[in-house]
Amino acid sequence: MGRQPCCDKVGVKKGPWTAEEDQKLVGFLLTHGHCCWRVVPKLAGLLRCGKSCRLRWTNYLRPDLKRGLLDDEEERLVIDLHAQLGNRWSKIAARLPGRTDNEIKNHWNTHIRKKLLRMGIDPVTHLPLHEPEPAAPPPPPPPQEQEHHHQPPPPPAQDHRHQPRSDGGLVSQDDGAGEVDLPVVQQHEVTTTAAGSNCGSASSASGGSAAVSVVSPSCSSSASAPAANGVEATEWPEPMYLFGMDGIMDDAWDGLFPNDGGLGGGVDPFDGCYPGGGGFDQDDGWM
DNA sequence: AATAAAATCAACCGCGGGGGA
DNA sequence: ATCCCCCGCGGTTGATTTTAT
Repeated sequence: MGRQPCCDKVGVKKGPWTAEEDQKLVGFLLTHGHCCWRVVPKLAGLLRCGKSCRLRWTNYLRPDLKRGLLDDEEERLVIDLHAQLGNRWSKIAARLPGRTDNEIKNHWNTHIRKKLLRMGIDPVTHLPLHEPEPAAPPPPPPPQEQEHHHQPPPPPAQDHRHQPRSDGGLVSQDDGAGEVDLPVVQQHEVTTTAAGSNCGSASSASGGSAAVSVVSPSCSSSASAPAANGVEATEWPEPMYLFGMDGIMDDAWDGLFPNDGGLGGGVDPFDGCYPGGGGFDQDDGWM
């Protein structure tokens, strides 16, 4: 079934967003919300496809985003969750308020992965790397599509089409897996999600409850506990400041999320985009 | 100081799922 | 029951920045 392209490729701008575009998008979303991403760019006067707008919003413009590197706690939580969920970045992100799946995915690939490898831990299975035989890849035998949930390291299923150059280059175990002082995360701490939930109290699966009730206060700690409302504890992303929109935002927010939603009919413009707004999946909830 | 290589991160692509018609 | 549309997800790419030579 040939899918329609998400947008008519012609006349659609691609590449980095400009401040002006950001401003248009934010301005539009704040005043109108998004009924359907497909029409957002048109209505906002942007030469972008809806998908691109959504991505830009969720990954960068969303007001509740926390920017900057993940701190230790967050990192541990990510590792812990990854051990349980595999590459389900959105699920993982859902448990880290203010973080996006893209951000976590990037951080994983650029930082955490390497750390684990240096520690001699397979970032995929979270099990100790069995030294030799670099050639012999992952044993994780049965291709059975396991539904995450408990079961610890479901080899997050190389399920996908092409492994990201399975390590390609990156590591070659090179590193005398020794130096690098990576104090905190001990091997066992990492692998055994169950046991440790490295995050102090945090998370998860003690035993395997499907619902990983993570984000214990201590864990997300510092970082903006999921503020009751989600919003208040966060900082506006730079662009907002740049645009001098914070004022607008304040008002807009009040207008947008009055208890019954100021936008005609209680439509939550940020449904699903933003934690406090009540738009997130219960189970995975931002809560 | 210049150049090359590596690392990082924003953005794109394509697929699958869910829901409505 | 089937088809179609939209959304969201995960993988990948490419531009930019940083670090090493």
